[in-house]
Amino acid sequence: MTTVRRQQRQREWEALTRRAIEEAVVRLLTKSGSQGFTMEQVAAEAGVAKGTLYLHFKGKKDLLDQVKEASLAPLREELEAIFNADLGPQEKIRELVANQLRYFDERRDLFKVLLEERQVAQLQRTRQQNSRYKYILGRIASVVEEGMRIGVFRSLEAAKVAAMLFEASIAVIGQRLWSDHPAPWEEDARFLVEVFVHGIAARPSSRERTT
Amino acid sequence: MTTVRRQQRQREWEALTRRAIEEAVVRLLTKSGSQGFTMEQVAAEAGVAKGTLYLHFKGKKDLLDQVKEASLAPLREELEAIFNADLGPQEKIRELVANQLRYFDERRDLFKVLLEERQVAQLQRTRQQNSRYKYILGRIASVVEEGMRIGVFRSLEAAKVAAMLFEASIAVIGQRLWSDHPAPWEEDARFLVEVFVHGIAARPSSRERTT
Amino acid sequence: MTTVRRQQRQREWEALTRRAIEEAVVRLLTKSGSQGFTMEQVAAEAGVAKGTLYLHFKGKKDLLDQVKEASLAPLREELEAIFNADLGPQEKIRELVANQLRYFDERRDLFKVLLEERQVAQLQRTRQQNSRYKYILGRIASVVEEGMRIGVFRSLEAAKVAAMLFEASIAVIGQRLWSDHPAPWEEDARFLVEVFVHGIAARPSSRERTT
Amino acid sequence: MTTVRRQQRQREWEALTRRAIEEAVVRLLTKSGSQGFTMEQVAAEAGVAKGTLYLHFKGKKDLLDQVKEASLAPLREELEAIFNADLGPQEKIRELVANQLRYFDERRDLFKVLLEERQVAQLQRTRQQNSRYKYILGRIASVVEEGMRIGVFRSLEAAKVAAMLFEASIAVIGQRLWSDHPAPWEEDARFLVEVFVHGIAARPSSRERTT
DNA sequence: AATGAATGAGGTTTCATTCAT
DNA sequence: CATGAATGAAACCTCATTCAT
Repeated sequence: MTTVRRQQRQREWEALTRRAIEEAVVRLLTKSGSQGFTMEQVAAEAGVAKGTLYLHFKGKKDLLDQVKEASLAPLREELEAIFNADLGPQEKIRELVANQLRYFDERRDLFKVLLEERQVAQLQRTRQQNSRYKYILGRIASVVEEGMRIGVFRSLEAAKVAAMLFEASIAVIGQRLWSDHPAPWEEDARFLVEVFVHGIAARPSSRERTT
Repeated sequence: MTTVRRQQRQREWEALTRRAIEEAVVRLLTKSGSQGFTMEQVAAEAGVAKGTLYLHFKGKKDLLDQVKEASLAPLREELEAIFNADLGPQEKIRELVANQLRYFDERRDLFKVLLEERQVAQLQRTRQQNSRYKYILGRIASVVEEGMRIGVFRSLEAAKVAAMLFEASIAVIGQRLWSDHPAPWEEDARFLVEVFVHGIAARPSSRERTT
Repeated sequence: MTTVRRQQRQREWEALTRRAIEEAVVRLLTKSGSQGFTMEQVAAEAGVAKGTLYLHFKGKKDLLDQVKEASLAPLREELEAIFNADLGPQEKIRELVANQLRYFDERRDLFKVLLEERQVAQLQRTRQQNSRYKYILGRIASVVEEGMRIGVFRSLEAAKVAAMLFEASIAVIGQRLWSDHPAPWEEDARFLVEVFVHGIAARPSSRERTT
Repeated sequence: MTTVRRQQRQREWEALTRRAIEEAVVRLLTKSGSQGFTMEQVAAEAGVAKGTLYLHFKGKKDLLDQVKEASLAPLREELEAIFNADLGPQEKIRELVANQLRYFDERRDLFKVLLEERQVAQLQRTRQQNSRYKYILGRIASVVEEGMRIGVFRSLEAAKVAAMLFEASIAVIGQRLWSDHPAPWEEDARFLVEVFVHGIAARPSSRERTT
C-alpha cells in the first residue's frame, strides 16, 4: 500500500521534472532564436544538472522530439474531437482549419521556431512514413469522401485533396507566423476554406474547364 | 590593355573557382544526406584548400546561401518570363505552377535536402523581409488582380490569394519530393490549379455561401 | 539471545548480499568483455539498487579488489596445503605449478579478463609491497632452500629462483589463456617444471658453464 | 623543386610535432601515475591545442598505441640485429635476454607504467594474433632449433621453449621494474639464462626424470 | 537497511576560421 | 593568390558517488 503510494508520488515527480525540462527547452527555443540550444543551457534553464537531462531523455535528439511531440499533442486531440463530432463535411473542414490556425497562433513563439526549421514537418512525416501524419491525412480524406458521397463535394482524388488542404493550412500558418501583423486567425481560416471550397474563379460565368 | 585582359582573365578564373566550390557543395548535399557538410569536405570535393574557400565566400553560411541562391536563379528567370509573357491570368497561373513543379522535379535530390531543412523557405523569406519572395508574391498578386479586372476571377484579396497559391505549390512540391513514386508533375500541377481555381465544392448545386 | 540470533542472521544476510554482488561483477567481467563495468550494471545484474553497493563496498575500486581477492582465495588455500604437505621439494614444485595451471584453467573466462588487465598482478603486488605476494614467494623460496639443503637443487639464490619460477608460471598461464587451443594443463605443467629443473641444455655433454 | 623542398620541410615539421606529442604522453605517463592521461593534459604538456592532437592521431587510443609502438621499436631493431648476428644459439639467447633487460632498465619509468597495465603485452599480442609477437617467438624458436640441430640443446618443443623463455624474460623484467632496488641487469640476465639453460637441479646426481 | 534520482566534474571529439608561409 | 596546420570554443555524453526518503 505504502509502496504503491510512493511509486505513485515518484511517477508524478518524474513527470514534473520532465515537464520542467521540456518547458526549459521551449523557453530557450523561443528566446534565444532557433538555431540550437545546448544541453548545458537546458540544464541551467531548468535548474537541474546536466546529467539529470540524460536520466529523462536519451539524448538531445530525443529531448527535442519529445518537446515537439508534446507541443502538438493537444492539437491532435482537438482535431480528433472534430473528426468524431457530429458535423457535416464542410463544417468539419472549416473547424479543422480554424482550429489549426488558432492553435498555432496561441503558441506563436514556439512554432515560429519549430516551423522555421521544418521541425514540425519532420515530426509529422519523419522518413516519409510517419504514421501520425498518415493518420491525419487519412482522416481528412475520409471527411472529403463523405462530402463526395453526400454530394457536397465533387468527385476528386480524396487523398490528394486531403494532402493539399493540410499542406495549404501549414503554409498559411507559416505565413502568419512570419508576418508581423497577421490578420485574425478567424479571417484567414475563412478565407482559406472559401478558396479551397469554391475556388477563385468567377462563379456563374466561368463554366470553362481548366486544361 | 594587357592589364584589362589580365583582369578579365582573373575574373573568369574567380568565377570558375566559385562555381567549382558551389557544385562541390551541391554534390555533398545530395550525396551524404543533408545534415551538414563540413568546410573540409567541401574543400576536398572541390579540389582546393580549405583556406581558399574563405577567399571566395565569407563563411559557411554565406557559401550555403550562395548555393541556394544559385540553385533557384534559373527558376526565377523562367517565372519572370512567364510573368512577362502574353498570356491570360488563368494560363499564367497554370504555367507558373507547372513550371515550379517541373523545376523541382528536375533537381529532386538537391531540393529534397534544401526543402527538408526549410532552407529554401529561409532563403525566400529570411527575416520576414526577403525582397525576392515579396517580389514574386507581388507579381503573382498582379496576375490575380488582372484576372479580377477582366472578370475571370472573383473579387478576393489578391495578396492573400497569391501567398496561398505560392505556398500551396511549395507544399505540393514537398509532398512530391518526399513521396517515392510521385505522380507526373503535369498531373499534380493540373490538379492543384483545378482545385485552386474551381474549388472542391460540387458546382451547380453548391450555391450556399461558406459563411 | 534473540539479539544474538538476529545479529547472526543479519551477518549471514550481509554475507549473502556481498556474494551476490561479487558474482554479478564476475558475470559482467566474463560476459561483456573486460573494459570496465559500471556500478549501474553491477546493481542491475545483482538485483539491488545502486546505493546498496556502497553499503557493502567502499567504492568501485574496493569492489573490484574484493572480487579479485575472492577469486584467488581458493587457490591460495590449495597452495598453502601443498606447502604444508609431506612432499619432497621437487614434488612440491611440481604440485605447485600444476595446481596453478589447473586452477586458472578452471576459471578461464574470468582470469582471461583479470590477467589481461594485469589485475591479478596488481592484486598480488600492489604498491610493490603486497604482503600476500611476498608471502608466497617466501614459501616457494623455502621449498627451494630445502631442495638445496638436501642436495637435489644446486646452490642458487633461492629468492630469485622462487620469483622466476612463480613469474614463469604466470607467464605460461597467460600464454594458455590467450591461445585458443591450449595443450592440456598437465602437459604444460610438466614441461614447465622439466625445463625449470633440468634446463634446455643437452645434458651429458654440456659441461661448459654459461659464463 | 621548391615544392619538393617545401614538402620535405613540412614532413619534417609534422614528424617533429608528432614526436613532441608522443613525448608529452610519455612524460605524463611516467609522471602522474598510469591510470589515464587526458587529451587536455597531453595538449597542455605538448604545448599545442587540443584540436592539434587530432590532426596527428586518430584519437586517444591511436595516440597511446603509437606511443607504445614507438617505445618498443628500438628494442625490436636491436633484437633483430642479434637474430642476424653471427653467434651460436647459446650466445644469441644470452644476448637477447641481456638486451631486453637492459632496454627496459633504460626506460624504467615508462615501462613500469605500460607493463603495469599490460599495455606492452597488449601491444604484443592484441587479439591473440599480433604478428609482431608471433614473429619474435618464431625467431627465438629458430634459434632454439638451431641449438638442437647442433646438439647444444636437447630435443624439446621449440615453440614452447621459445614462448616460455620470452615470457619468463618479461616476467623478470616486471619483477625488476617493481622492485625498488633491482640487481644490475647483467646479473639477472645471467641468472635467467643460467637457470633456463641448465636448470636448478643439482647436476651430476639428478639423473632421475621429472614426471 | 535499501533505494534510485540527482549530481557535476570530467572526458573525447568536431569543425569553422585564421594566418604564417 | 593559395595553402593547410593550428586553433580553441563548444558540444555531447558518462558514470562514480551522494543523500533524502
